[in-house]
Amino acid sequence: MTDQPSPRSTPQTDHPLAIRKETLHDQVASRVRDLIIEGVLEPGSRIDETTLVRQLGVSRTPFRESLRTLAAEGLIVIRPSRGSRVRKLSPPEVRSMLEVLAHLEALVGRLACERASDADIDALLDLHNRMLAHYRARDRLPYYKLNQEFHSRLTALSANPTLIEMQSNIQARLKRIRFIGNSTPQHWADAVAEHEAMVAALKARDSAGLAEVMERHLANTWKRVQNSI
Amino acid sequence: MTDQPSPRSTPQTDHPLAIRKETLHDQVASRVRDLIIEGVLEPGSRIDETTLVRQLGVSRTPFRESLRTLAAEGLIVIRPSRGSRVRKLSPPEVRSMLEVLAHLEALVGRLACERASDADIDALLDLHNRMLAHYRARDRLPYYKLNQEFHSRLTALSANPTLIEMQSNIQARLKRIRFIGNSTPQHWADAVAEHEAMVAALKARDSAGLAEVMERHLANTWKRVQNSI
DNA sequence: CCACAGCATTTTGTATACAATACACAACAG
DNA sequence: CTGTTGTGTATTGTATACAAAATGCTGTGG
Repeated sequence: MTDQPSPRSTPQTDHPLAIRKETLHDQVASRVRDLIIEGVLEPGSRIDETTLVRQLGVSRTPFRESLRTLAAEGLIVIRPSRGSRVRKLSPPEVRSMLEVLAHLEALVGRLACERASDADIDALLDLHNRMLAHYRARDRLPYYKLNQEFHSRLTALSANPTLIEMQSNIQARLKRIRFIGNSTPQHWADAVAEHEAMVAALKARDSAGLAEVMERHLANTWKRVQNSI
Repeated sequence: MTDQPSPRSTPQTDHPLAIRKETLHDQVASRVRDLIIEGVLEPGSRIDETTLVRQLGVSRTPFRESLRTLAAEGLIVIRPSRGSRVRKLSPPEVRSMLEVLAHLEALVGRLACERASDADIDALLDLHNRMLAHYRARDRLPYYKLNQEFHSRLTALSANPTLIEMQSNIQARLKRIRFIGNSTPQHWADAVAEHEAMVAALKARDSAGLAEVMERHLANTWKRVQNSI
């Protein structure tokens, strides 16, 4: 749950078998990002440079650079000379994000139908079946992990890098909230049923249908989460 | 043309009448952003820290911080230990951005119809009429400036901060390209006609219609620009 | 008891110094 | 003559030192 496909500033390399070098900056950014998502750093709380820097064992320079990155990603807010805070989302802000996200998901659905290969679809179907197995066994964590993958794979099928980037940016901002929800048995069942409809629409290349289901799926996720902000 | 509503990392203040303090970092980020948009720093060209830092008269620390911001915004690319370059967009990338942008504009259209007040609409109508005057007089530059404002005001009517942010982010990335296009008399006439249709749809609160027109307007902009990448 | 001014302390912003890495060119071997 | 390795130089990455600002506290006056 720690590592996720967040937007990185440095694409690093094109060649597949090159050793991956990461600057301290990037490592720190990833680390702090995770701390925010996991809730170790709570929304609205101050980010104390001195202590965080000591805990991470780096100097202030790369740390502060990483703060600028996170600020541009919308995860923290920097007020000049007055420190940084973990961004706290107001209900209207969350609503606005979900509104956009739902709309983007609809586009994902449409494009995926148009562009995915049959092999892609079969692979996703396979993944869905594995999720079903976990659902029947009520294995929450493995289901959750596959769920992440399911959505990121589906998004990838849109074959639109900008769409993927925007989508994952919003996801990252919402991730901490989303993590809370999806709790009751009924909600879980609903989510599974929606996934079912999604793969069916994809299989049938029903682009309008898939777009509609995906938008609805997200809207429902919102409802499931709403009370727990 | 230099100052535009780009995504800023630091909202600075909430209180309306507080003196606006900007850190060196933010100033540098804005400045470099403009240099990129204006084309002084060409796509693909290396960003030489030493000379740029000297020209701007700041030290490397705030300068490098600003680079991380611009990287997160997608305007430059940083390869560890190998310097930064102005991001060069490939035609497929531009295409992917416009695909997303068109879809977002459709959402803008729908939400604007639902949420704009009558006064908002009248104000936009007024703006449109002023644009028409400039068009008839063939005053290119004033038209261009009002055009910017027209679109940003229309976007604002969606009353969705996330949507506004995402939209302006993509706009910023494309701005340099867009600046080139919109050249021939025929194209200009088409654009004006599309604006005409937009205000009409808005006035009639025809949300589906406005969404459709806005999507088409952007698609046409793409066509106008296409040959000049 | 409250309000405010002035100082001390903490925290943030910027500059600079040092270290590590990549790059370019030259010398050498095949 | 070509390819490779080594070395010097330029450039980037990180740490630290210093400056500027904000915050909190204490004491004094109302």
